[in-house]
Amino acid sequence: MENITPSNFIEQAIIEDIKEKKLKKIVTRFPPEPNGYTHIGHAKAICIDFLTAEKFNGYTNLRMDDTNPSKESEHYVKALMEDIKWLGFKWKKLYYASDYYPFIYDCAIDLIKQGKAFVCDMTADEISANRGTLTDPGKESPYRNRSVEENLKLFEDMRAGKFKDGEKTLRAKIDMAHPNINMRDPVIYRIMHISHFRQGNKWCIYPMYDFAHPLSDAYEGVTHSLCSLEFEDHRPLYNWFIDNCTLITGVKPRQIEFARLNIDGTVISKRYFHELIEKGYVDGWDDPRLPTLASFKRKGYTPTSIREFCTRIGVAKSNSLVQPHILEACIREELNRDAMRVVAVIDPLKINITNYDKVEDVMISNNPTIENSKKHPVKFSKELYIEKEDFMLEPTPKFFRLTPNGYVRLMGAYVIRCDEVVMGENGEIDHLNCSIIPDAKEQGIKPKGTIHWLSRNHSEKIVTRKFFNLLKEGEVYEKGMLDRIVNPNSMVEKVSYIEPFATKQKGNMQFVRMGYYIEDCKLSKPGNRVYLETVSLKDSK
RNA sequence: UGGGGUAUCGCCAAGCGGUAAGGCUCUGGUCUCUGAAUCCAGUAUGCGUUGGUUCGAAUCCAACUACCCCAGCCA
Repeated sequence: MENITPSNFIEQAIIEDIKEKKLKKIVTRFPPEPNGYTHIGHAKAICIDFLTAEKFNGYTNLRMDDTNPSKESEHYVKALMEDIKWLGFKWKKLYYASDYYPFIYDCAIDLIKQGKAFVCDMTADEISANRGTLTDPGKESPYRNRSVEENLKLFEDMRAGKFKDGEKTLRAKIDMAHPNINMRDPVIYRIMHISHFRQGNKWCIYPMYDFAHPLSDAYEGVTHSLCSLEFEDHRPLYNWFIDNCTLITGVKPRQIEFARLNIDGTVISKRYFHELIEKGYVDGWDDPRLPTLASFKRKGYTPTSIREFCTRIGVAKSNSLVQPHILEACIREELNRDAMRVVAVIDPLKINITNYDKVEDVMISNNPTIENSKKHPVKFSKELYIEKEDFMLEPTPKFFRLTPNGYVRLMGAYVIRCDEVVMGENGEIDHLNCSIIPDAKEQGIKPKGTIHWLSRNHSEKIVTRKFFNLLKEGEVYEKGMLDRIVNPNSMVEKVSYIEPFATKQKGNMQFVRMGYYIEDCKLSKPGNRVYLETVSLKDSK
């Protein structure tokens, strides 16, 4: 274990611990509160927790941090577990912080007996008013010097339900003048007459995070408690409990913090997600505009791509804003390598070939990246769809695709020429009449562009939706995605077509490039995935 | 104004006193049945600023500066 090369500061610290404390086993934990779905920020934490333990041949527990019954439910527990499994991680043991309530309660008693905790009668407002400010020290509670016996009795009464919510709290007796506000006699138990989703009405007092977390870590034998940077200020408190609770035996856990994930253009916050969902701005936790794992799953991201992303962004302590194209690069790279190919026309324009009246198979490479990759037959006929954006009535100078009287190569098939643009009644282009140039080579016609196409009578309809990139150029938003989400009309529905050969594969149709996904596809079968390559790579130009 | 952190290419990020890894993006070139992908090449004389120590500093010291977090009976 000593020969492991660290790849980040956490691993470095662990290696030092192994030497100093002579640790035999590394244990980490992933401790979500079951009050929402897993998001990409969790994914980063999950990867750090599991991968770090794995690297040292240790293991990771999953612990539901269910110390606040007012927000939590079994539903989220299930969702969380599913997402972790989906990412491909296996926890050693499943714990609920609420399972430790008796232990945590005993630790509180222990603290009281040592004279290091007291029952306080102040209201939340009073406590807040006496906490002091960032620069000024706080004032000690008038109840701070109650006798051990009185505290014991009062705390017992708290547990017995003799007081109303908020009437009393148990506080750690530390230092009201401490420069770190977390150390100014923090509340460690509060009264809540709320049923807990697992414990029912067994308890009416609940421990605070700051108290429950270090004790849970110690109880489980966690050696390294990895969390995000905003808990740095809590570490002295964490250590205070670890050092002062005499019921703790064995290795003392160490908290190490890392920077949480920020992605440019999106907001990663369960609180916001709840708000957006409640107000109906998004459809639900798997709304494609949300950075939740459920959403990424729906869009066709693979667990490996999410993991790869987490590896690529690294682990450090500096506040960073990761560009979403790193994530996109991960999924694109993977799909480009592994996925089945499909030809799709997302925004169709009809073209008729006037000098052709057959139906024939044209072979299209399954994966052009791989040499000798399988080729699939695609039906070619005189009635085709091409992508609307592959034709320009009045071409710009660098437009290489189809134009009036211009030439273009149809992927895998012929060179054609656009002879006539037929306008519809609404003033828009209805269709194009084109002709095949059978001897293009001989004539020295070398079109600069190649475009994809589908036979109208041999393709099937699918429904796609466009999302993201909905801002008009020049529009500036401070909150990025949050503001984009707020406009429910930003979804644009499109009818598109897909070639059925692809559907002969066991296919769970997924179009993965950020920007499109196939919402509904009657052709889909569970199991595989299909990458609609031809469209995905267009819209960046 | 108190405490805790962070500052290395457009964006992440290695580096731990010996003369700036890598990835994403970008730019050339290559190739091609899409301008994609592939493959090849290129991109910080510089590591927040200013001083100091040293033969030698992104790395050590000092003083500044900027940004982030903290005053829930949330986690």
